Amino acid sequence: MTDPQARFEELTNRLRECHYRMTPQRVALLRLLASSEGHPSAAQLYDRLRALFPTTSLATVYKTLSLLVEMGEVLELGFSDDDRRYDGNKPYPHPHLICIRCRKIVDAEAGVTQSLAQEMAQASGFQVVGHRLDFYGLCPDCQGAEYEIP
Amino acid sequence: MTDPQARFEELTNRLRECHYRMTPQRVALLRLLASSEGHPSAAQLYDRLRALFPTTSLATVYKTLSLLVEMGEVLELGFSDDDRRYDGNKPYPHPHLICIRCRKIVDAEAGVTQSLAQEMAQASGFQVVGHRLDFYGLCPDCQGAEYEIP
DNA sequence: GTGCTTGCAAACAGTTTGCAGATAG
DNA sequence: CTATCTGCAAACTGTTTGCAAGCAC
Repeated sequence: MTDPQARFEELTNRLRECHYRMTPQRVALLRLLASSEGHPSAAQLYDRLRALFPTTSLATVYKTLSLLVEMGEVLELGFSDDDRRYDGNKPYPHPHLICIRCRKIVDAEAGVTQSLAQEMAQASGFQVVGHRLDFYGLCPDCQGAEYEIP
Repeated sequence: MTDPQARFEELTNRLRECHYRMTPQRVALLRLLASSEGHPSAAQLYDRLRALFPTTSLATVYKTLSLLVEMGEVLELGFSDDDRRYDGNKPYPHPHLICIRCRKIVDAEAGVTQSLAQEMAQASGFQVVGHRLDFYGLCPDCQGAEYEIP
């Protein structure tokens, strides 16, 4: 992961460049996004935000998140079960390993996908602009336990 | 794609094996799933179903679909924007090419992913049981038109 | 006959929206 | 000072659930 402070400043600058206003709520959310290790949901961000900064609403979190997603500074990961997670550190497509038991999401290393995308594009005639690669399974911590989706 | 008739019988047999009842609504849905070229949504299936078979409810469509998904006979593809599509022909993970303009979804050919999954598993300690690989872009038909998400 | 299945409508969850008041620039 | 942003609550959308009646077996 990049340095949280550096990433925070990067995000701040990007917003300023686009002439968006820096409200305290936004500053707090940017700081959170820049320092979030995992892939938090909107509700999780909201909860953490209220701890530091009590007068914030969930609507504002959503509004700011969709702003950042649209700007390409946050990656949104939607799942089948109404679960959306956000990644403010690596806003470009990259593969994930997702634990089907504890819902942990970790980044995986793989540079293969770029060339794969190119290959796909040629074979299909699509002009590929993005991709998504997720692996589902049991993380090391959950392999001992009985298999059961919580 | 497999022969629709053959796939229909396969689905029917699988349900019977598990001692599920064959109602006319289910037969109609199975027939649709077996012959659907694209990756229809629940609502699309419901609409087509009513055309052939007027007394069907959306709830029944959902109930039967989740049954089939759980049995591993239908693949569910969830997207960020509350869009879920179903594939009754190839219920195992396989890559897709998704047009961001017209929402068309086509299957892509790639056997690479199995070995990639294995590689990921080794590197991360995850026990990988499934995956999802999607490429986003403009399909050949939509490349001429101005880029605009409808 | 038994109990799985259906269809309806109401419930549900996460997200989005409209609007009046607050505030960054 | 002005336009953007916030916070609230209501609206919305797709999906799920509870239940009485219906029907497959």
